Amino acid sequence: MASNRRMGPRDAAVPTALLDATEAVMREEGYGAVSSRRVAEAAGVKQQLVYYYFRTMDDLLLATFKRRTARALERLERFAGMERPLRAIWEDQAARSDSRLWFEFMALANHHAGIREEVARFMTEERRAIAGLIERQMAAKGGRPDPLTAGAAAFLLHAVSLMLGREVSSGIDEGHHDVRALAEWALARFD
Amino acid sequence: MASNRRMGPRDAAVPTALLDATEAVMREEGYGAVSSRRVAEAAGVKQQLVYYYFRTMDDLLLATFKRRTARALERLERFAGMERPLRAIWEDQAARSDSRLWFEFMALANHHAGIREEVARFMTEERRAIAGLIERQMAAKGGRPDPLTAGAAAFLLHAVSLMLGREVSSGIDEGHHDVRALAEWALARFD
DNA sequence: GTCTATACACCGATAGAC
DNA sequence: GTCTATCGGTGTATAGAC
Repeated sequence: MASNRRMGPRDAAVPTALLDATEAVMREEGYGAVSSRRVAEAAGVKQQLVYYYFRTMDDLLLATFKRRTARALERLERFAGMERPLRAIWEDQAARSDSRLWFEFMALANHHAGIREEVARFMTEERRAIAGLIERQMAAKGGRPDPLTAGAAAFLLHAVSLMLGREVSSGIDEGHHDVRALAEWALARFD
Repeated sequence: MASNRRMGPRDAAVPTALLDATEAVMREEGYGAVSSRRVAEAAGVKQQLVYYYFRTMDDLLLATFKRRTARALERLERFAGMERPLRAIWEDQAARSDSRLWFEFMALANHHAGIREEVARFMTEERRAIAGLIERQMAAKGGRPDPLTAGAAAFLLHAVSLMLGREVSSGIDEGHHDVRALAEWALARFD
């Protein structure tokens, strides 16, 4: 079943435009609106080119998601080399309000095996890396309450930043002031 | 533009079956698969009845979501009367692994104004109620770290339980043991 | 309240010319 | 690599009989 399509360099203009267009349509209209015709229109190319560069729509969706996870891991690696990596990560996730797009992919993962596997692979790798950073800072500073381990803190960093972003984009702000103050307090202990 | 449809009692057999079928299709195939044909088939009725009882597909989706939020608030009210309300709420959200369905609605909210408004209304009400419960228990027990206010704790309860459920259903478990232990520790302080 | 019939748009995907 | 043409299927929604 192997395909010999996708012949050009994968960073050529058309496939890149298709990946960008897929993200744009997903963000603005939802994953349900991602069709070959709609994406091609947004990219300014003909519909059939979608099938030339990506064998199926499922492949296009997966390629779009993998590009995002690869970029996220690159950013994480850059942050890890900074002097205040946790603050950098927190502010990065708060600033990039991609939470809407993330929720589309999370919903998509419920029904798309390839995306679900990539979510698991990415999340596990990212969480381990962040827990490692926290562990390192905890060892240097010491004196934290026992039940808040590095693993738990890494989970919280992810859950809270994602949820905050989503609620803000839905017009919810109940408790946000308190939770931001809590995050600030936690981060300050590492600076 | 007012419609005089939806004539029968709104708890009649067919509309209820349609709401149940909508949830089932969403859960198993995603919001993108919710079509009048697919839902009617799952409910065992003709496609056109969807439009008789719910004017449009958007109306059906909104009605399905509102039934869920109404039930969630009823459950919350019952828990509030118990002796250990926070533990009851936590265990309820952990047990009902509806997180997949919730994520479908959250993604849907990005592109459906009615659902977005209902999400904001529901979340604000639920969070205030839970923060009130926490505040009451804090006043009775005292002695918590200052930055963890009732509002922040209510946010965390929601964010953590939802995220945990979602990750479990995606095969992720990195850091879960730690975060469950943390939750147990936090809840034990109120028992 | 439920039925048959039907309108018209859009869907994924392929064939084959250039 | 990009084009034209096209297949069969599914989508929302409505009209009108019973």
